[in-house]
Amino acid sequence: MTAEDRRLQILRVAVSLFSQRGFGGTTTKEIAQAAGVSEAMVFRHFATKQELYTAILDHKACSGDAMNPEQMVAEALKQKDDRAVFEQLALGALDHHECDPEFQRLLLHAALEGHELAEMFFEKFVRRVYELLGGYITERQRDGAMVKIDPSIVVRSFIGMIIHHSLNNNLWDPKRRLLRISNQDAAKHFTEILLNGISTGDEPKPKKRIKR
Amino acid sequence: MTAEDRRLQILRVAVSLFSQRGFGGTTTKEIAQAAGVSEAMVFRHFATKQELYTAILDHKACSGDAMNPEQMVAEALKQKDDRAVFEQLALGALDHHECDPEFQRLLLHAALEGHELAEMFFEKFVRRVYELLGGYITERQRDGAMVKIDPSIVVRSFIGMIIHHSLNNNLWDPKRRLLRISNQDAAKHFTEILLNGISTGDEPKPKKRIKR
DNA sequence: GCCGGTGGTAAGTAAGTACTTACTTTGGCC
DNA sequence: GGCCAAAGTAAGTACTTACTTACCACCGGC
Repeated sequence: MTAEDRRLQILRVAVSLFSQRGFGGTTTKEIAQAAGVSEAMVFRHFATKQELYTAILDHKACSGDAMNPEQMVAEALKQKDDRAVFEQLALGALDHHECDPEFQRLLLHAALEGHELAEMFFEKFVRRVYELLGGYITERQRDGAMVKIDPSIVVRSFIGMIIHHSLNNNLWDPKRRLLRISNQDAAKHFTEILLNGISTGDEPKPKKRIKR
Repeated sequence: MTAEDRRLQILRVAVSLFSQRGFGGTTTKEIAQAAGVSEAMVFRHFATKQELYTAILDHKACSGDAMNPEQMVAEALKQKDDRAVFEQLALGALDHHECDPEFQRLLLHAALEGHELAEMFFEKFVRRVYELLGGYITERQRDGAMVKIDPSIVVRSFIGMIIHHSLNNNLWDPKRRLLRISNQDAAKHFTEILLNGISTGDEPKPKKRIKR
């Protein structure tokens, strides 16, 4: 097996263990065993445990499969299709969290442990979403389509619904005892509640009945 | 110093350390040092580290200072004052999380580590809130005051706004770079957005302008 | 005055921990 | 085949971990 392959394999195995048990809760021996190699191999590819952890976090945070909110809603933004803007963003996030639940756990562990990369993720990604959505809301307020309220509060509300729903699905209630709903429906309902909640009612909007 | 005092003191110190570093990340030696006693004292009062951890979690989860949602909104429920029901609940939760940020961290650590008490908390507390609020929403839907939508989705949206806001304040953005707002205002705005979002518009409501 | 029990500790132990060293296998190339 | 670097390992090292043991100091009651 080539060095690069092994490196990636160790990394993948470690992602899974760190996301389950956190940094302090995972031993280098466990990682080695799970990868089917000796502990020395882990240290050949990553000089320290910390370096392995950091490599994982920035592999996860910066790799190509990370979400790109701007391009995801570019079209809808141009057309000022409020519903599409919010719904696509919500659905994108929910699907992403569903496909890669490890990522959310890893990020939480990192944040709780005070790892700098949690802050980096927040700064680089979360802030961008606030700016993107906040800017759009400000624009729609000027159009008279949304009530005058601090856009950051609206963004926080919406992101809150989404992240908290994912967190429920991945962490608190994976069996979906409290709420079982498809990502599509969740995105639709969150969007519906939010947009009704901040619309002025001045613009015509399809007053579609929410199905129970 | 009496045994009970010492026990409580160790417990308090340990709460702080566990909430900062989690179970695996905190050593019994650190706890002893922080409490100013020898490690042996920790083990006189708590047979194992696990027992200390469990004692902390159920002290936190079951002690008197835990939130009691039912009594908090009993009056508002009776009067069918939607605004008061949601706003008081939100404010109660936000204040609680602000006064005791350790609790949220502890709970997150417990959930990530798969500790049974995280599930217990969820089962005993979160479910109760869903039943309380969900029941109320169902009632108001029958009154024709709220649109027909699965109440669980509404509850999830609202709890999402609140918990995620607290999590931002306590974990992701303690410096409040993205949003600095009082708990009162946050509770008010979250409630406003949610209630507008699900109201039928059939009942007269004070159409107070949200201040920016 | 000395006794027992309570509150406390110093100095362990055995099992891990992250990390290293000295060594063996493997596979491609002449 | 023979050579050599890269891939891999077994068996460490030095230190930390959760947990124990054996022992001390105080203090109210007789």
